[in-house]
Amino acid sequence: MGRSPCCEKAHTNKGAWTKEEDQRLIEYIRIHGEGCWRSLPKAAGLLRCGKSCRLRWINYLRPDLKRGNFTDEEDELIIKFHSLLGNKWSLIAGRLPGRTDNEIKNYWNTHIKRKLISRGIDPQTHGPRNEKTTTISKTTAATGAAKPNANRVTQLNFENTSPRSIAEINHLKGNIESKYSSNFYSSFNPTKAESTEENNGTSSGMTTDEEHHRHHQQERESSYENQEVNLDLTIALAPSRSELIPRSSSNSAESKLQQQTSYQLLDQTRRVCTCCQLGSQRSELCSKCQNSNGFYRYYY
DNA sequence: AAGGATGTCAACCGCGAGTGA
DNA sequence: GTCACTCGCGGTTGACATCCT
Repeated sequence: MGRSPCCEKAHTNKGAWTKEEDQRLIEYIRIHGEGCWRSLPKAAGLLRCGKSCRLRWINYLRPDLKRGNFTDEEDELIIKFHSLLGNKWSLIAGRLPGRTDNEIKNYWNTHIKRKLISRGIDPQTHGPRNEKTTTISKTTAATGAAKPNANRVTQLNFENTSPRSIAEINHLKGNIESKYSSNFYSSFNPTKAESTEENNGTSSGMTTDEEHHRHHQQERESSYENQEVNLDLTIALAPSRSELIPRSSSNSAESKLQQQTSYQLLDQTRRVCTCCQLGSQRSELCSKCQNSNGFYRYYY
C-alpha cells in the first residue's frame, strides 16, 4: 500500500505563485493565524496544497523576513553554526533572525561553499581541504575511536527535554563529537595532527602540497587562538512547545497572544546568546542577539 | 546580437517524526 | 501497539537571470 498523497493533486496549482494567491494567503493568515495547513487552502479559497501554502508563507510571505543580501557577519555565523550543526538548516535559520532555512541552504550552496573552498577549507568537514586526512577522519569518527577532548567541548543538558529534543541533541552531539574527533579536532591539536601523519607514513619528506597544508593548518591554529573561540560550549535545547504551554485547540488571536507571552517569559529567564557562546567570550548579548530571541528562537 | 554556460532561488518531493484516536 | 494524519525538514529540480564567448 503506497503512501497517501498529502493533498488532492488533481485540482491544485503548481509552480510560481501569483500576486492574487499571495494576497489570499496573507489575508487568511492575518485573520486566522498560522497552522492547519491541510485545511487552509480550501478555507482560503486557494487551489494549492497545504504544503505549498506553508512553504510560501514561511519562505516568502512572513512579515518578519529580512530580505536582501547576507552580511559578512551573517556569513561567519552561518559557517560557525554549520561547523557545529551540519546541514541542519532549520536549526541554523532559527538562530539567524529573519532568515529562512531555504534561504540559508541556497546561500550555503551558492556562495559560502565556494568561499570556504577558496579559503582552502572543506565545506563539509570545516577542516583543511586534504583528501587523506578527510578519509581517515571519517573512518575514525565512524568507528567511534578515542576522542580525547570530545567531553571537554561538549556539555549537554538534558533537563526538561522532550524525546524529540533528546534525539536532536544526540544527533548534534554525534555531529560535534565526530567533528572534534576528526581533522577539525586535529587543527586545534598539533599532537593529533602529527600522529595522523605518522599513521599515513608520511612523517618525513613532506611534499610541497603537504608543506602548504601544514602551513595553512598552523595559520588556522593561531587564528583560532587569536579569536579565543570558546570551546567550552554548552548546548541545551529549550523544552518543546507542548511541554511549556498546554495545547490550545483555539486558534484565536487571544490564545496566540497568551502563547507569545509565555514564550517571552521563558525567553527572559533562559535566554542564551549563541553567537557569543560560539565566538567571542562576552557575558552580555551582542546587539544582534538583543533583537532576536537568541538560541531558542527556533522553537517560537 | 545570439545562444550556450553558469548562477540564483522559489518551489517541489519524499521521508521521518510527532500526535491523537 | 497500531494506524492515519499532519507537519516540518533536507535534498533536488527547474525557471529565470546574468554572464561569457
